[in-house]
Amino acid sequence: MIVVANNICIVIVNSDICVRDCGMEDPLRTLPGYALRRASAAMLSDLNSRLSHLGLRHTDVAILVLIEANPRVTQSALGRALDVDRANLVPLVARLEARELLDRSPVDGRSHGLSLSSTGEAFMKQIWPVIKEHEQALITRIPVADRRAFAAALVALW
Amino acid sequence: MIVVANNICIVIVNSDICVRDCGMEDPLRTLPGYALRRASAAMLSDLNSRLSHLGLRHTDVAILVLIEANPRVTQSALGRALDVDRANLVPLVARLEARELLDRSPVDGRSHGLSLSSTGEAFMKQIWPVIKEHEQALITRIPVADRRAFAAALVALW
DNA sequence: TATTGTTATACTCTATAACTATA
DNA sequence: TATAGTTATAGAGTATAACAATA
Repeated sequence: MIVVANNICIVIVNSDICVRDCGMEDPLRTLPGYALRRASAAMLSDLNSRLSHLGLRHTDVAILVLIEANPRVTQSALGRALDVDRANLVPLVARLEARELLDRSPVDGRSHGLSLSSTGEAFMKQIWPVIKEHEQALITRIPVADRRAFAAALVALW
Repeated sequence: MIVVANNICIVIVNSDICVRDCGMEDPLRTLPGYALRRASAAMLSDLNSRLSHLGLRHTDVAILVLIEANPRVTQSALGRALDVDRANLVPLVARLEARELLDRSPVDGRSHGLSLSSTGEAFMKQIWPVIKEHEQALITRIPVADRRAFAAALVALW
């Protein structure tokens, strides 16, 4: 973004360059950290909208994707991969299990391995297209020349 | 990030290239949208840590920065600039006012203009260095060659 | 002793609806 | 009729502490 005058900025929206009046003096627009937050919030909101008709949210999808790729993964391992405390994972997993998308099978005396049920596996066929559409919409907004660097920068921060 | 083998990725951390085992098969690492979320969460957590000794959080700082740049801004205008519903702004502003960082002055019969109190202005001298350190830490993590494109991409998504 | 799953709790943030007063 | 501030509420996400069972 380029700040042209006090309140006027040039922004890129859907590959179009447009001028936007942010309504006030906005020093936050000069801070990459704040831009990161707003970009993330905007994309999260986009993903949640796209998922709403499936009765899911972005957190559910992250869990399901990881379980799909790692059958019989334990809840603790899941939490570590997602950077979600295992205590906070309990209600999320329980809800997916209540919807019969997950199966639990004992790994040892204290852990259960989580896998997709057949319902869950079938459901992933509806979920993946939504994820792909969301990611595609995200990528499409970014100028082609900037995409590689964008991905590299995100990983560096992650 | 480059996925080398099943669980092994090459990541850039503090300008160093290192190999990391993500502990499991992780398709989420191939999704820029998920990387955006994790990068944002990591940076938000960094900023909150840096602010904790001031008894502030990132939301408080965004509000204070905007008010500093726009004395006598109304709460509604603030909400629009921050993309926070004006209803949700009430407790945030009230808390800052209770700490005597803000002054309210009537604009018309229904709106109050928000400004920094003298205490608030003095406090900004402690806050800005923290913001700058956080932003600097963020920028420093990103390879120099990728920084411009990163900023452009964020604005395109915002 | 350390780890897993769990319960409980508290706080932050977001999303809505509705009400009053004012423009 | 639209806007500003407010109240209330519900849900999502995050952060801790603690406990029982198991490794």
